[in-house]
Amino acid sequence: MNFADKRKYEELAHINKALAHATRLFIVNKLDEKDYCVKELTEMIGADISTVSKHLTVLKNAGIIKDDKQGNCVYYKLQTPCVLSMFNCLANVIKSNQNR
Amino acid sequence: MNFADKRKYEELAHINKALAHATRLFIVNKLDEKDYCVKELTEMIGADISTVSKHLTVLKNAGIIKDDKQGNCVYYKLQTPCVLSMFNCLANVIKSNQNR
DNA sequence: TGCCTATTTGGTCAAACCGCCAAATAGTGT
DNA sequence: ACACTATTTGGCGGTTTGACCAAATAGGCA
Repeated sequence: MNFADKRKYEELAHINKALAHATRLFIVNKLDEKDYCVKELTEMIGADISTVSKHLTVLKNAGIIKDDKQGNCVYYKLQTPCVLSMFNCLANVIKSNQNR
Repeated sequence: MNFADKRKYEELAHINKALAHATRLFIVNKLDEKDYCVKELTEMIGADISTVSKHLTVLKNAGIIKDDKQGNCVYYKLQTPCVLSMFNCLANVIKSNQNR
C-alpha cells in the first residue's frame, strides 16, 4: 500500500469511524427528519448532555453534520444527506448475515 | 430511543466499525478486484500476518467477506459487494469537506 | 449586573482497539 | 513421523474510545 493510498483509506476510515456508534447513527437518522438542537437529541437518547455533545462533535468533524446556532440553542443538520443511502447497503449486509 | 431501535443501530454500527480502519478498507477494495489469500494481502499491506488475519476476522464477523479454504491457503472474497457503493457516498463527504 | 438555560470542555476511569511476538493449528509432501 | 508453509490464536503494552461529573462558556432576559 503506497503513501497516497494509505492517506485515502485513512480519510475514508475517519468518516466510517464517525458512523461506527449506535448513538451517532441514531442522530444521523433523526437529523434526516428535521434539524434538532442538542437538548432535544439528548432527551431522545437518554444520555448525559455532554456525551451527546461530544457525539455531535465527532459527526461534525467528519463533515457529516453541521451546526447552526440560533440564539441560545445550537441546531444540528445533515451536511451530506447521501449518508442515509449507505443505510440501505448496510441493511443488505444484515439481511445477508441473517441468511447464514 | 427504544429497545428495538437500540438493537438496530448497534447492528448497523457493528458493520460500520468493521469498515472503520484503513487497512480493512484497503482489503475490501482489493477483494473487489479478485479473491486473495492472507499471505498475498499481507505482502500488499506490509504488516504482520497475524495482524492482517485479525483484520480479516473482523470483516468476516461483520458479514462483509467470507473465507474459502483451498488446500494450504485461505482465500477471502467479498460477501456483500454493495459495500463498495458506500465508497461513492464517502467520497462525496470528503469532497464536501474540501469545499469548506 | 445577575440569573437562568444551553452547550462545550476538561478530567477520570474502564473497556475496546491495534500492533507485534510467540505459540498453536492445519494442510501438503517426503 | 518429519519438515515446511499458511493461518489463527493468545497475550502483552500502548493508544483510543466512551461514559459520567464538574466546571467553564455563551446567549437571553429582568
